[in-house]
Amino acid sequence: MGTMENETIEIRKEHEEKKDGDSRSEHKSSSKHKHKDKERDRDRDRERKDKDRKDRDRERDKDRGDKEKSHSSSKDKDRSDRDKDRDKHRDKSRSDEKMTNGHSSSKDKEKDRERKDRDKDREKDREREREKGKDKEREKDRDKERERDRDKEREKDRDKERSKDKDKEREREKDRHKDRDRKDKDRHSSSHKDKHRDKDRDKDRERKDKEKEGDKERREKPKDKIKDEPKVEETAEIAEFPKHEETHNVRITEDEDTSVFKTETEEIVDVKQEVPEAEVDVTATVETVKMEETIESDPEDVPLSKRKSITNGTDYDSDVPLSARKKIKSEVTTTTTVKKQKKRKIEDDEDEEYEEKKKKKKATKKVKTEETTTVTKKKVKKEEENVETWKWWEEKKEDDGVKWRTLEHKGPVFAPPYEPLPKNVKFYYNGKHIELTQDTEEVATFYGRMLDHDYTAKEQFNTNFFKDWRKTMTSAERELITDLKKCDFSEINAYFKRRSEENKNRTKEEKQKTKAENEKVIQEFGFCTIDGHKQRIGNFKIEPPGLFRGRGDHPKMGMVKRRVMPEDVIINCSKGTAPSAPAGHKWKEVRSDNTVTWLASWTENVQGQVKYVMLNAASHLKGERDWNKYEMARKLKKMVGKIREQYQMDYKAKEMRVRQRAVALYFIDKLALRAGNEKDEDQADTVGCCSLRVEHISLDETKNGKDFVVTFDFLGKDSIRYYNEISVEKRVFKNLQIFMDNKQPGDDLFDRLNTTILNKHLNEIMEGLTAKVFRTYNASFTLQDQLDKLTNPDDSLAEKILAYNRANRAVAILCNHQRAVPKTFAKSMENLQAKIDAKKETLAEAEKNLKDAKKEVKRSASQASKAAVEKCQKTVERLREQLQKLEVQATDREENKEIALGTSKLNYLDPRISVAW
DNA sequence: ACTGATACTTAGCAGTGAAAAC
DNA sequence: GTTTTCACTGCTAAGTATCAGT
Repeated sequence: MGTMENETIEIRKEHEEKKDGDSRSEHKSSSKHKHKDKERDRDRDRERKDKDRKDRDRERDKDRGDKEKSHSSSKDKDRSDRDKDRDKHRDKSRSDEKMTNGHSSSKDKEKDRERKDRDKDREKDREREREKGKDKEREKDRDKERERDRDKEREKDRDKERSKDKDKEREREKDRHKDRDRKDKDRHSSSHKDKHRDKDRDKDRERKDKEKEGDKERREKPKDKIKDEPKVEETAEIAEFPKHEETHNVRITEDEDTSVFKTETEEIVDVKQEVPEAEVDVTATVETVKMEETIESDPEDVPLSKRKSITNGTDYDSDVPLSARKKIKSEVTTTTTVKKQKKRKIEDDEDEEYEEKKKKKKATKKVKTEETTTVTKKKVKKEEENVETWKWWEEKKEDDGVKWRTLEHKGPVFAPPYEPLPKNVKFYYNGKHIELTQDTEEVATFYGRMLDHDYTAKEQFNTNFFKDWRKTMTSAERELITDLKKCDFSEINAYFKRRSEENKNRTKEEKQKTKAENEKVIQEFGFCTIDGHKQRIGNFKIEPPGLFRGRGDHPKMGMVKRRVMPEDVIINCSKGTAPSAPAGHKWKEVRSDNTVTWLASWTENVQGQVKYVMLNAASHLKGERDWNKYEMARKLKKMVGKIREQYQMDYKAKEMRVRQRAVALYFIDKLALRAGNEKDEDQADTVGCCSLRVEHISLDETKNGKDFVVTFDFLGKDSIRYYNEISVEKRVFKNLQIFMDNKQPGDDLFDRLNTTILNKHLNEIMEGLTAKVFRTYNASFTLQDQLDKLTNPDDSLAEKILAYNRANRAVAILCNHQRAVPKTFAKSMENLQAKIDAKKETLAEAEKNLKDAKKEVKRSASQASKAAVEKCQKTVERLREQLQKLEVQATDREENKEIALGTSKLNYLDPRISVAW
């Protein structure tokens, strides 16, 4: 009875909370978008927000009886609290260095020194890598073998291409060198690292520039070589799967003072990409494509110029009639279809080629393992081919949002049922052994196995967990267990550790066995049949129950994520093909909606979000979308010059919202910021461009020798900190001052802008353009740019790998892809340092020996003593080298510790770029 | 214009297996 | 053979974008 009552109360409470939340967001948005009485509105809104926040805080405090950070507050005190909290959190969960990066100087000096050393070391590094030439040769041989077949076919195209390429290349080269310094500076400074790092970069740059001087000369000569080796491949590869290569042909030249972007588009390169591998006549393709492009861009050109004039006027967003836009749309789609059809032909071999490419990418990375991977890959490939090669690009594409015609699958796999703990694993409360009911125990194990995790040290996590845990308890248990601190999960924790240990120590056969079992499950449930073709499903396993691990300061972290039952799951498939639900259960719903790509969905209980079972990234649906993404980036490349011009004009627009939009667009374009949708209050407080608040930026007329510096400091997606000091155009700076005028730190910087408005605007400039395209575009551009800059055709393979990784890193820095410092980092660093120290010692000893030996020579000048000197000399040299190597390793690791390369590799870097390069 | 719902992409973390180092 | 390192992958949270209903 008690429980019933509790529950009703609970529900009512929730209801009220929800209502509360609704009204809150109403306020928020009303203040955001109605600007007639903006001042008053804002004040009122602020008051309300404050009040809401305070209320909530009070509630929370009561609940928790403890300090808690306030969410987004406009009061300085609150803010500083939050900052403190944030710092605290970060110190724990992320690198200490990161924060100190920006603020502590001693550490930085140290780093400075390290980096200087590193610069020197890099040269050495290269030398060393050259020694690995053997590997390179082996690699070459293999590549040759692979290439030989294709080469014959390409040879024809190549010749034609080459002459064209040369001209282009020459032009490009000129521009490149002209702009490189400026660009370099800009790109680097936009890479959101602190000023100290920038200084280092300057040095680095100086060094690089010097190198480049040399490079230029070298490069000019072996141009033919470029064409002959990597370029050939580039053209060929790119031809059949054109995505990015072109991006690097947009030369963004940025005038340092005014930060004016300019583009010099080189259409021909696009054309080149369209060129299919063999058969098709090159020139013919060139012609057609060019025509297509003019057709394609024409309709966009007209409204753009019109728009430009409108821009300076007033009502602009609504000025372009929907019907007019639709017309454009249809025209564009027709042209693109033509284009696509052409491409489809080209991509005929895409599957194969793609595989090949992947292989190659690996090959460059891992020379030694290449052989094995190739073998396995080939196997995989063969299997796949046996299964099917779906030439989806040859099929007619439905335009009306239909994603499939038939869809069959076996339904998702549910998490295995809970295995109760063995009797000897006990839970203690207040020192006493308590036998928990199964459900309670299950939730206890969720927590118990996380005992070593940072999460369990967080107040929010613990309160949320405990609250939810108590909900699953029986009333008796609830009465007894009232304090989490008195709970002892240590045996549970030890049990799971033991289990994973045992798991690791299994014999090979056992591991093989489980692997085979897993494989079986994948074979059965991991595939679906879509339009008659078998395709891999991405996440066919439904998320198991556990504790919600929100990132950053997520208010819901620690809540219990319920076990999903078939009754929660909606199945989407062709009519009459629904898989049967697990025995004794039934689906929540079976539907047949072919306008969506998901196979099953359920609503998760913590955030109320819908989760989907979708296809694997390699499936055609995903592949096509991915391809479209890069296509959009390519399209943007053509438009970006105009867009830049336009938003630069808009800096001085009369209307505030136009100005805000222009500045926001500038940030998105230049810094690759995310769009910044609005968020609910029950999520971690993070922002993107449009949701930036006044507190997230600071302005300095001059800072570190740069004028008009904007300093960004905010938490972005996944609560990753974004810190960047960047010099902007004067107009942008002045505008920002205006935007910030009369606002509280907690107020929106762009109070008349949101992502919808921005995207609507972008979509008018170019069909399908959204804020995130800029990120893709920027990342691709940077990769190409960096590769161009860093690579030298004469480089050894190892050097090239280094260059590639550096380019990759540049992209990761641009996109602010960070990671927590690996847990083992400190330890492995320590090990390395110990090694370095040991090496130093032996070196010192060897040097001493050398001295002694020299003395000996002076004294006796005997043959033997001379030989001894030589020997000592050699040891010293060798040791020095070794030491240097270790030190380089250390600095490199240090530099890389908080940059996540994987994400950019996965989502922004096209395999073709790597291959082409 | 606002809102909530929906669908899909992007992201970091953790676990794992294999290679490298010892 | 053992330990350490590293890259890969699966998982799932957290974004972006759009749409329909009001």
